[in-house]
Amino acid sequence: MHFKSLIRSIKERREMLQVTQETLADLSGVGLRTLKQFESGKGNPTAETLNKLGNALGLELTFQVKTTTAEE
Amino acid sequence: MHFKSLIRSIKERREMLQVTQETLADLSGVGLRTLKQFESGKGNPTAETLNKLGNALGLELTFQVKTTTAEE
DNA sequence: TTTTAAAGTGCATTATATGGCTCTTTTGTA
DNA sequence: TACAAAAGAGCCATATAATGCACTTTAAAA
Repeated sequence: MHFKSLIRSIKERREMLQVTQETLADLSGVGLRTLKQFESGKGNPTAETLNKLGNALGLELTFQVKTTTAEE
Repeated sequence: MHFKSLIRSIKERREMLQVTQETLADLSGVGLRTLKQFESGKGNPTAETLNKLGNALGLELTFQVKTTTAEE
C-alpha cells in the first residue's frame, strides 16, 4: 500500500524526536493500539488519524503534484 | 477538519483537468457516492482512498515538515 | 544472565467509511 | 426561460478503522 511511506515518515520523525509510541499516542490523541498497528505495517489510517499524528510531530499532510521527471 | 485542504486539492485539480466527479470516480476506482461526499465537505477518507484519487489526478500524498516561518 | 521499557499481536466491540440506489438541487448552455 | 448534465443528499447494508485489554516478543540497560 502507498501509505507505507506516510507511516515511515511518522515513524522516522517519531524516532528522530526520541518519542515513544505511547507518548505519541498520548500527544496526538490516537489510540496506542492504532499507532502500533500502523508502525507494524498494518491498517489503513483515515485522514483524520494521519493529521492527528502529523500535528503532534510537526508534519503536514499534503498533496503534491507528481512531476513526471525521471524515476526515483 | 484538516483534510479539507486535501479535498480542495483534489477538487481543484479535477476541475483544472475538466474531469467530472463521475469520470474521476471511474478512473480512480473510488465510488461516486464517496467522492461526492468528500467534495461536499463530508467524510473522513482513508489513506487508501486519498491515494486512489491522487493517483488518478497525478497527485501524491505526502507528509511535509512544518516549517514555522524561518527555518531551513 | 535478569529486568524492564518499548514494541508487536489476538480478540472483541464500537464507530464509521464505503458505495449502490434513488431523488433533489445546482449549473451551464441553447 | 427550458433542458440536460453535473453535483449533492438520504437511506442503508457491508466492510473495516479505531480502540481497549491482556498477552507475547524484542531490545537495551543493569
